[in-house]
Amino acid sequence: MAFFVHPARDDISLVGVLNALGDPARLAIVKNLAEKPDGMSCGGAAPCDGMARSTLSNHYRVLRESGLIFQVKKGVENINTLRRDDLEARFPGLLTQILKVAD
Amino acid sequence: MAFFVHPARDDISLVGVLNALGDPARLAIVKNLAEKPDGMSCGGAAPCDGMARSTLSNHYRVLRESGLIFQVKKGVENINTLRRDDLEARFPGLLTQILKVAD
DNA sequence: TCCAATAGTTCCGTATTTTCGAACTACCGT
DNA sequence: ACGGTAGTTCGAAAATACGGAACTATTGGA
Repeated sequence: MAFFVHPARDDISLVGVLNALGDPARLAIVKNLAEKPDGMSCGGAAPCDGMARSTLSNHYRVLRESGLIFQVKKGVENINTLRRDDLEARFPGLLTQILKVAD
Repeated sequence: MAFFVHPARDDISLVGVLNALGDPARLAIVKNLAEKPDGMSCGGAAPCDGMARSTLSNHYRVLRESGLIFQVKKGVENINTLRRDDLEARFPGLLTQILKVAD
């Protein structure tokens, strides 16, 4: 019943990842997702309320295109999941370290 | 004879650092500086030739304002130095990890 | 001292990117 | 089929980045 909204990209670049995380809203989303291995909906992981839905949608697109997350459609929601293993394989220790200092 | 071009900022933010490094030109500059503890001139650490001087100058400003580097004027040049210790104090292990995966 | 060369910065117009409202699509429950 | 919820796409306005031209500052040489 759940299927990928987009294929998960496999050529993750360091600049892409850093650029994606170099925005307060996206870093907040990733921090939220880091605590939920099973993923969260777009609204659920939102960095704040009051942000336009279209803006939020753009942030999720950047996160997806940078390879930080993947999205599966489940019913009416998109479930976003942090690609910890893929990132660990590509850039060992990087995401862990960033999340650690992001407390 | 060498003096600060600007005061080095002391409130380094994580988003600022990630945003600064999330650009190919600036990441290349930082990688160059990482190998020269005594600093390099703007032109010397340039990521490529052919980039406009004004663009390069803007990149150094972003790096300085994010807290990644400081600049001292020495003769006709600006010497740029990576603020490894300050960054290590603020975000332990972060810069090291990024440089490691940036090989 | 005056001049030319070198290294960067600032200014400013253009180009790209980001933001958000409005309209649209998709899915569920009734 | 209808209404409600979740997100995306479109288009215009606001914000930001790029780069050429002009400017400042310093050095070395005539």
